Amino acid sequence: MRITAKADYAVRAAVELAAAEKSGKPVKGEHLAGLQQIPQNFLENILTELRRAGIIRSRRGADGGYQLARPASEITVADVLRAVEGPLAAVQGIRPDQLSYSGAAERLPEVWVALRASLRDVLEHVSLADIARGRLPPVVKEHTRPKDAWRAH
Amino acid sequence: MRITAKADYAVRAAVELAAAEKSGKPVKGEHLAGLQQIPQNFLENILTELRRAGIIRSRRGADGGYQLARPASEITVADVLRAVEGPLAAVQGIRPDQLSYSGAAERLPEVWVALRASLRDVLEHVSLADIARGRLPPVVKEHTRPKDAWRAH
DNA sequence: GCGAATCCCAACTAAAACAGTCGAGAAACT
DNA sequence: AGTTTCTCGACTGTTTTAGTTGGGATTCGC
Repeated sequence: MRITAKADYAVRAAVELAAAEKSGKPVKGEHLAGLQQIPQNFLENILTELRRAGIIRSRRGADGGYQLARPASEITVADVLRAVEGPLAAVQGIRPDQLSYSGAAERLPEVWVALRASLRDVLEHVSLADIARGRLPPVVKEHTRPKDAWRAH
Repeated sequence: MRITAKADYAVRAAVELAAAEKSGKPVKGEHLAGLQQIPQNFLENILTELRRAGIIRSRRGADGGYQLARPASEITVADVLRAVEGPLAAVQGIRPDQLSYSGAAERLPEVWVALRASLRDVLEHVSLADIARGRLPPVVKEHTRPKDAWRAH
């Protein structure tokens, strides 16, 4: 259950692009790397994946750079994560809806499916625009409200 | 965001122990491995971790085996997962409450914290007894109800 | 107290995933 | 033409995953 560096970088870069959206100008890879302290070469690999997934666009040459392909309010964190990692939740690389167990664990897949659904519940309701402008949706507020949400677990 | 084989095996084995709870007799490693089709040696490593975490007990010798250390209804899936993997959600191995970003991604940690909270919401409310007896709690039902919860994502 | 059954433990290994780096090349703009 | 910037594939070192192996320590029945 870990979020990889790649996934984290992808979201952070995408959020910076969301913040730059209103300028209408593309942001250079080097600048983006500097803003979020991400190794540039690695970041450009990631940006290529985001482009291939249709999340961002790129332009070469002087005045080139990267920008979002759609409005930031219409791109969710889930979209970005799925672009760079595979499906949101998988058991040994298999999607939870495709596995079947026998014996006492027969109902376990339902738990994994519920787990995935609860991930989606958060990730599909937070857009890049939400993060960039610092207005997180209710689903996040609800889950960060209880005081122990921030303690060690 | 993947569930490892180890985590999956740990839960499946624990659920089998939950199912064997009423018999009062310990279950042998070999039998447990057979029930859930798990490589026996690997499973015994995992069971040792569960024992060290205080989730199961073991006895050696003829008539030995493994059994739950507490009632199955008081052990959650989250307990088992935390015993074999670390914290439920981490960004590059760091707990989400400990990281800080600058720039446009400043509020991103809140999203990761919300994500973790939503995982806990499911995993801490499903006990081994729930799975073994096939009666999943409302939090699972709610998340598996929408028809698209079972489709590809 | 002997022997068989069973768990205990550390060390080892192969393969995959992760986290990058590197260099030549292809567009775009001046 | 020349500079800037993205593009693409290949390469590398480290860590994690998913196991295996083998000897040792307990427990039980006899």
